[in-house]
Amino acid sequence: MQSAWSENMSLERKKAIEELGRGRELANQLRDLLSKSLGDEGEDLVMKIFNSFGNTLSMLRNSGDYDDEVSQNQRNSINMSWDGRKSEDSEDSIKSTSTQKDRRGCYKRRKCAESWTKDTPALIDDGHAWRKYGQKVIVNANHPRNYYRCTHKVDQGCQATKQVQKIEDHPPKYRPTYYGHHTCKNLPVASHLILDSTSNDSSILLSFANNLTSKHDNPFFLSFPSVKQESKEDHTTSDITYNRSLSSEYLMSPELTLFESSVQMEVLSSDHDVISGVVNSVDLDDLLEFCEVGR
DNA sequence: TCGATTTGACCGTC
DNA sequence: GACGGTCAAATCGA
Repeated sequence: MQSAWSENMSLERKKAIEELGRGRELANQLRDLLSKSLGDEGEDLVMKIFNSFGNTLSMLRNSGDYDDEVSQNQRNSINMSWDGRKSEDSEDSIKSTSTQKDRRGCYKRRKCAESWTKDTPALIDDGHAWRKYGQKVIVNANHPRNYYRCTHKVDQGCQATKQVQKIEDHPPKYRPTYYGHHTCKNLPVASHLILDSTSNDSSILLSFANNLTSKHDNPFFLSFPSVKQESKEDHTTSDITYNRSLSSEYLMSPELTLFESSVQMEVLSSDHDVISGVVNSVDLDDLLEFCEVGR
């Protein structure tokens, strides 16, 4: 059942990738035409369209990684490190219940933990609900490291955890490290995910419109959980930049693979061009290559 | 009252 | 023994 489902998803994704690849090629042709008649302005516009296709293709590509067990090398190639960690927390929970009280700190160090990191200029909301469970001063680090686990660890046994280390003050720079996958079934939220509502100027609105299915029916939206604050630290998401690994994790959950070929993605921001932030980090050669594979 | 955060203690790894 | 990751009691806040 699961394999049939993922096979379906794989076909859908291939179709979507084909369509997007075609659209990107057409945009490329359009760019040539417009650059002659409209100059830079026209070229910029088409480049945005071009980048939008690239970004969506990138997300599809990364979402495929979760479906396919052949993703190890691809993950490495997109700046994620996966080390193959078995669930240690579950072991610990068994231990703690069997050996009674005061087994605090009974754990195994994450030497071979499956993890991925991405430096960010601000603490950004990744759409998951995290609960802080610890803070530790780290030697040779100017700031303490914060430890978070998934809010649904208790009720759903979700083993995802993350650590956030502030590595620079000016400009502020954070290094979140993610461990494990979210196995929790997140609650649905509105189709518009607002990142950082604290600042009008910097608020970023992601809007996904699909003309085949309603927003509420789309598994994409159902995959987003309710968003909670991560901590009381400075949460000014004024300059969000995602790279490929980050965007795949933040925007695409493992179960998030169904993209209709006609899906449209709009990124609305008053001051910031998020799309460009994403696409700048995407190697278009990779995308071209990927399109060829998808054919 | 209940859920989230803080913080000291505990324990495994290096 | 130092360090890092986690636990859980105490505390906070909505």
